[in-house]
Amino acid sequence: MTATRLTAKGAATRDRIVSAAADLVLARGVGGTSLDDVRAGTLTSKSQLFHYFPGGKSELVLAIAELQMQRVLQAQQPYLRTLDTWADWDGWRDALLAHYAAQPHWGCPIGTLVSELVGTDPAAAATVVGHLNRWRGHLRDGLVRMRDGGLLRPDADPECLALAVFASVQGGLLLTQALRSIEPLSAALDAALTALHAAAPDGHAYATR
Amino acid sequence: MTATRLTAKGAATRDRIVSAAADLVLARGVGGTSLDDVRAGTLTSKSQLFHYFPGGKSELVLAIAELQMQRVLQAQQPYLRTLDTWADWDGWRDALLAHYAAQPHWGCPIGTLVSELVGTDPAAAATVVGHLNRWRGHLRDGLVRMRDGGLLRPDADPECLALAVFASVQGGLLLTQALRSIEPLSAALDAALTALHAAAPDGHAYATR
DNA sequence: GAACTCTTGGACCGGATGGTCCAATATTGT
DNA sequence: ACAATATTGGACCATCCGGTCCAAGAGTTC
Repeated sequence: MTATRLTAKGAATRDRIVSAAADLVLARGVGGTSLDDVRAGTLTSKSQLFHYFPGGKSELVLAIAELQMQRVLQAQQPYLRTLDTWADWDGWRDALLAHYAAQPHWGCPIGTLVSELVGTDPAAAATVVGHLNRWRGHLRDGLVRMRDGGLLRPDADPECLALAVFASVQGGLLLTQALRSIEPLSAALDAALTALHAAAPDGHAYATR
Repeated sequence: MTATRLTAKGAATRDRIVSAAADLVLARGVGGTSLDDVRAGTLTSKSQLFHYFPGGKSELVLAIAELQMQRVLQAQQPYLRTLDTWADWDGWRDALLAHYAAQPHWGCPIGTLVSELVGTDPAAAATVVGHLNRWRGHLRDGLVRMRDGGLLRPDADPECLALAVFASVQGGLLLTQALRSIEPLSAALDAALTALHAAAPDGHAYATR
């Protein structure tokens, strides 16, 4: 990892590299982005890349993953923190949709990353999977609170439901990337929320948007 | 495309290449699989690769996509053909789950392919997206038949529901690849079917598995 | 069996890529 | 001011990779 201490200038350069590299990787994937591309896109030199990321491309990719994770978690606030009312889930849905609609390129920076890394850099992939689990954990925690609060039936399985909702998010984003439209994510989230509502106690009404 | 006519021996060699290359790409991705890997994995020579795939790697990748598409569509039969009863959907779910559980590696050969190609080979990506749309079209057609048969409410939107179900499939497979477990796909499919049932006319009962 | 086509082997090439290294310059701390 | 450390530029390298080419072998057709 980065062993040497960073001055303010150094930290700024590092941030510039990560941010630009994140955009490149989002647009063209890890394999499609060379370190020379990053160098050209940040007006830096080869030595700087390896100065701030001694581990080379792998370490840079991990830094990108961390940045993207931070961004997407941030975009889901304040809803993600609680997610213990139906209104929270609706707000969460809208926030997520708005975030990805505003993104310069389609697709999920984390999902595509992990899908590519699994086959080429298992060690890095494992770290990124950890991030995915952290994200998914927030959804599960919210569902646990919903169940404890009586908004879900006692026999509802938060772990399983969170997995399903998260799959809808990732799948929606994959299709969003493939079809170059936000529609798939929107449809996927609606269906996921519908499925959640189906786990509410009897008598609970839900109008699909 | 392949211009010269193929003898039986030639066709066999071509098939062997595509089949082995499909496994390699599934395991390590397009970027992680070199033509030399394919050559070594099929006991062929460089010239054969370019003899049967004059378009080079792109053309080989397209052939792989076609093969994988054929396989996955086949695995969903006979349910995919109709999908006009709830029993069909249950059967479809089980068939899909069984297919991917039996696969030598986790993940969707088509989904990961398209997510990787979008950034590096847009032309090939477009073709593969066409395959995805064909698959999704079958789901939509089934939902249209369900609606026409009164098993879905008249105001249900088959296009939108198909998108959501398909997103669950792809997202489930992405997580299946990341977490190296079939659970995510199972949970995603269950939730997707639950959401479908929510579009059934009033009075319709559905017991979540 | 001869002419033709399909198939196969493998050497070779040019360019891209990840990574190393060293020297020069700026910054920091005392 | 001066030493130590952080930052920067860029030449250089070994390797990998997609792709080309030619010549020899196998199979088909008449």
